[in-house]
Amino acid sequence: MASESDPAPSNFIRSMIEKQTPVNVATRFPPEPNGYLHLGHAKSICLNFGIARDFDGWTNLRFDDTNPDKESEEFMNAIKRDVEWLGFKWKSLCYASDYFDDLYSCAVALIKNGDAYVDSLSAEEIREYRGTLKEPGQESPYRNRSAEQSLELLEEMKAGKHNEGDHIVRLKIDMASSNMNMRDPAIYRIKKTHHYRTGDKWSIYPLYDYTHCLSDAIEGITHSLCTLEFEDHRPLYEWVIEKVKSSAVAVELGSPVQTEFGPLNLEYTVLSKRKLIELVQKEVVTGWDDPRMPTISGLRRRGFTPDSIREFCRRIGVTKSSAVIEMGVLETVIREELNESAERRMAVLEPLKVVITSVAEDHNEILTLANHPNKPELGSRQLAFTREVYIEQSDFEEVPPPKFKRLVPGGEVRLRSSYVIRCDEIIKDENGRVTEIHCTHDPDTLGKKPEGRKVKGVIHWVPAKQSVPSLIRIYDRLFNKPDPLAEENYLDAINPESLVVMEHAQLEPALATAPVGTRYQFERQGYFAIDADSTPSHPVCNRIVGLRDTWS
RNA sequence: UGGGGCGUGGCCAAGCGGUUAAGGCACCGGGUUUUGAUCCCGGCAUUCGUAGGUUCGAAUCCUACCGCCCCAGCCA
Repeated sequence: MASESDPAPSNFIRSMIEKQTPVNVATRFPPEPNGYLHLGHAKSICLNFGIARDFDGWTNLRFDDTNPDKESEEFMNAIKRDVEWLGFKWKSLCYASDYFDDLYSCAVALIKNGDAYVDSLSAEEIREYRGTLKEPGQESPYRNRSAEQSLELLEEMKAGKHNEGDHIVRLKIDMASSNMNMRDPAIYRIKKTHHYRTGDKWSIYPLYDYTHCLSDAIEGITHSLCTLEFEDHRPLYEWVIEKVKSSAVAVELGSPVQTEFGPLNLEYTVLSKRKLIELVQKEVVTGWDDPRMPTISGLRRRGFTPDSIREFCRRIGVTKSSAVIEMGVLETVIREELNESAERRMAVLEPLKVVITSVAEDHNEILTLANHPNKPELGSRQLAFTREVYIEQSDFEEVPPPKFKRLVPGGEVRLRSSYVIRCDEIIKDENGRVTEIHCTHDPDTLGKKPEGRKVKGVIHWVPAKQSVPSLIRIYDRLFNKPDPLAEENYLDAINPESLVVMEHAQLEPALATAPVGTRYQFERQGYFAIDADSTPSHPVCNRIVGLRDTWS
């Protein structure tokens, strides 16, 4: 597993900054608190914090909270926790809403300068006047009203004297611009919504294009990194800062430069907040932290580590193209880490009883098992070999397929870290279903190969009477299409088997008291994490990822 | 000819006029193995969207074409 010390791979943003040296680097991670963070945010977080760290700069966490309709304290807290969990420390905790007063002063100055005006067209009319992608728009009849009149209206809007939609503040740029963002963009709208931080103080709220650039400039951000869809907004970003700077307002502004990078896409899932919100609201998943969600909280609950997510971000790179990453990359980073660090245990997901007829009823032979095959320093634990054990139903086949290396009638197999057993007899119920298998063990095979023959397979097992009942959740990809959004309705692509619950799993006794959050490799099956739903007598485990499987 | 961006192996991605075109994931062999895991060793682009051009020399420069993505919220 790559460690923290691995250098971040070169990318176009780092190259750009290297050429600017010596340079101050101040970045920000600016989420809107309207949902939980996902892997796409993790990419941005690693980029922003990583670059600042490597160039001796700093990073602010800023909540872009200008739309009170969708934002909440719950989301804000979840975001803070996730950024911290990922291992990053911000210099200042900032809020766009802390700049509302300054932003208002700037708007007044822009109006006085003739760079903004209050429009009284309806939303629908504004849309019509905007023109189309290929045709220029038309100027609003209110565009040339006096600054005094606009100022008076703005004050009334602020004072709550007008209804939502009655008026709006727009920048006076160019209604014929080929860049739609420059066709007199709106910068303030009337919204009489309670804001989770500013309460009912404001009845007008600034919009993104106006707020973001000024927030960056106020905080002294030098490198404003955002995704590709904002490329067209860059001229506006620069326009606003320049106009406000030349307007003599008493607001200190730096000179941030916006640079765009490609967003993250991951196969078999969706990474759009809008869609994730829908999955939660429609209860397609159990919540933002459902282990199938590509959210940071979902991945955390699933059992992913902060290291693995950072390593994922390091591997996918940063370019100007929209990458579609295969799930295999995510699976590999967590496998690599856990292969090194996770202790091994045995767990039988779907038990089949095996009676070792060659040992006595009360046989209780204590075996010592290594916690890790290649790391003796991780110690060992004990496990009893008893007359009755459970093995995996899938590890026995009466009519085995070709190359089957497990237990078959009359065949031998090794019980992992124990003896070689031979299947002598199959017990079935009235429906012909195998309910029990009778075997004999070869007492001369503990810790050594059997004489004169080779045993093809090794299977995991637990002592029946001492094992711990458990519920194990096997997670798979949330969608069964690589690009769910390409479907008519992406919800039709939900994978009905994204969660399979093994209700009768049996764990080896050492797992009875495993602390919540601990990660193990259940041998031959995959990596699992102890879930918070566990109770002292009944552990609940989530499968993080299966082992690489070149057979099935 | 609205504007803006992107095209290097199945998926990412280095590369910035002279390299045998890095690396990772995936895949395919072979070896080790009491996890069909791990580990090890080997293979995997005569070619960089296409076609021309400049040059002693091009993935890197120029031209044209093709393909894909984004933009007409009082969302961010």
